[in-house]
Amino acid sequence: LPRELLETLRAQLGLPQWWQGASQLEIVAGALLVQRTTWSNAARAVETLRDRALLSVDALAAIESNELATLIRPAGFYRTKATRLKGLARFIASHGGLATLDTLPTDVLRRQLLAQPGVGPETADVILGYAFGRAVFVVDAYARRLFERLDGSQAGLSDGELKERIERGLPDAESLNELHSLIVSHGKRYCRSKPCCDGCPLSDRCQYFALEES
DNA sequence: CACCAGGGTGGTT
DNA sequence: AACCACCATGGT
Repeated sequence: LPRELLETLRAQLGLPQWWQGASQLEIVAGALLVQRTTWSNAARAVETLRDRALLSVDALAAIESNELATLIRPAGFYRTKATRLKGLARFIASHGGLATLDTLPTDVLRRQLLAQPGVGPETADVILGYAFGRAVFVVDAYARRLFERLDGSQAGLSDGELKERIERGLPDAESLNELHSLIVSHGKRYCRSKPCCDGCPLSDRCQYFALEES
């Protein structure tokens, strides 16, 4: 199913344009800043960091948390995110930089990332998939909503089970990356209610299409 | 004005 | 293990 779904989304939506040309560290910072926020708000914070030449591990590890907080304010939860972003930079620095971390196997690196405050399963997988190019599928709110609406056995799976199933059916990093970025970059087009909306791109396969309101 | 957005954390039942 | 409140801004 994952391969087929990728083909369907690719045909309907075309190539996603998401995080193109961003540096490794910019992706790491973006993954943290976008938590529970719109990408447009997170992007403002990222651009500010870029303009101030703060998108280096050493600069982020050294900046005062209060100052960092004011700079990333548009991303929301800015005090929390500031201390966590600085902590993440200090973690990277203490391990000799991103290139050194990249020598670790994916499962080990994932555990290391999850041990950092503010890095949960989704953020860890975004970092693994987009900053380190690992073969990982990111289960986020859009993916969860989409798979809930596809008929078949996916309904009721835990995040971990869904992630494993997708990764088993689509083992290469390129495809997993493309599938997830297609899902999120067009996620707002998918219906959120019963019955499914008329414009739903997957209306022919959506479980909730043509349901009566309950 | 109310509700939402690509989460994570710590506490309570 | 399943809830809950909290963190906070910007858009509709």
